[in-house]
Amino acid sequence: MLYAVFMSASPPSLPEPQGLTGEPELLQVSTFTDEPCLRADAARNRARLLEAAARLIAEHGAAGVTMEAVAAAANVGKGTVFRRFGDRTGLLTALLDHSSRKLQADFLGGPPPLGPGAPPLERLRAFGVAVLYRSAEQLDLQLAAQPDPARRFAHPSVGALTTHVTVLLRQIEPDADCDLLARTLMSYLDPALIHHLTQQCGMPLERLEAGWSDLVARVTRTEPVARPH
Amino acid sequence: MLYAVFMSASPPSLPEPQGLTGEPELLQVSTFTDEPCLRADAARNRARLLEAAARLIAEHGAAGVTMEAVAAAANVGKGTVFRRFGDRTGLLTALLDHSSRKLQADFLGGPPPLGPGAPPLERLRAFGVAVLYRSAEQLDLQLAAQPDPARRFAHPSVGALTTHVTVLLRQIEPDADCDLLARTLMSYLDPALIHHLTQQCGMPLERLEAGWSDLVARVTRTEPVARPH
DNA sequence: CACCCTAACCGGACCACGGTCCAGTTTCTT
DNA sequence: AAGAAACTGGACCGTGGTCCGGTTAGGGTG
Repeated sequence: MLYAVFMSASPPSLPEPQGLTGEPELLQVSTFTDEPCLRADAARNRARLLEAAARLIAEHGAAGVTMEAVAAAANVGKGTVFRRFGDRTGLLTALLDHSSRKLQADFLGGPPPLGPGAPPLERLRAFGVAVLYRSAEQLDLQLAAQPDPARRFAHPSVGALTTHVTVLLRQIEPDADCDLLARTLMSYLDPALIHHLTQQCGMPLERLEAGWSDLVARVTRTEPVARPH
Repeated sequence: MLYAVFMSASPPSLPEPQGLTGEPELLQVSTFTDEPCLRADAARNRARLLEAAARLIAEHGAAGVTMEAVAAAANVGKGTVFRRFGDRTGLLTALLDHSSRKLQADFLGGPPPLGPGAPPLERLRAFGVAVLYRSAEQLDLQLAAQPDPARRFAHPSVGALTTHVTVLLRQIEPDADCDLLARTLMSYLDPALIHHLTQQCGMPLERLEAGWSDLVARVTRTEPVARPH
């Protein structure tokens, strides 16, 4: 269980300096960068908290991650958890940060078809599949980390993905209202929807995958790719 | 727990009397109907509670609708509120019930283009616009009534609308995976998305409306309707 | 290197709200 | 009239989130 020991959502007065991200430049799109220099004790506590949270998730599922429990498990005061992560959503988001960055790096600078080099349409298809599988893996966490409705779309992580889709769309259908279409496509990848379709409706992931392909084709007004079946 | 048998938000054996809605029969599809006979005192309290809740909303917005406050304002115990409506979501949903029923009646049995009689494609377009404007009117309530992510799509009210879209789609594109496409279309109409686009991104409703039209055209692979501008 | 000063950090008491429970009361039925 | 089912209300609990007096790290200074 490897989690990212850095980054998070930041509550008040967040210094947001150059960033310690050793990644190959992620443009400014890297929505997560946090303060690079925490006081030694703070950094230590932060690491402890993330570790404790991860352990709790492993043991009791995302629902078991209670702020008090995490604080206690990390031998830290409750106030500290909130100071560090802002709120529950922030903590959960921090837990997801690692895979989030990975995905972002992949489609911004990784190998085709996800990364640059492939034609936009193919990249779009690959993108959906990648997000789909990523979400499917961490469904409960992903679900629990979802902020209240009002902030759902404002969340920076969502914003980065949406922007990427918008850019790709713009290359395919320059005359369309790509912002709106991008939102629509992103909605299809909403963890809550994935959860509902797979867990509650019992659809296999393959069907969602095919659905994505089909949706992309329709939205971009391109030919459907030949389906194996 | 395998069925979605009960309605608006009923915890255990929830009677939901004719109440104060004197609507004309909504077929059985009316996902909300509850058993119509509550004990006299219960019915009286229910009405009081709804009234109190509505007043609170008018005064302090949806955020001010606290279960305790509603109970107090209705001169009723807190337990009563929960017994009647199950949970906060249930109460808020009940508040929306009236317009919800109206919408449902309109597209199930009203005049074209919303109701039967018009070609499916036109009905679909009209449907989106109707939902769009309805949501825009009651945005905060609509938002506050949104249940936690896990139940969002399971909610009967959403189910009814989705089914309707599915049926229409099936008449237009019989060979497609209409269930999936319907979900996608419905996502576009999610109150949370509407809120974000209009309030946070400052898009005018007209643009969303045009976006719906365009989206429908693309998804159904039909010609875009001529836009006035 | 020892000291000090301040900003940053810590912890846990405290609050509000959603939700549960159950002893007591009211309504309906026969 | 009397019994059973349904309803009531408020005490109670757990959790997310706030607050603030006390503590500590660590850079500047002599």
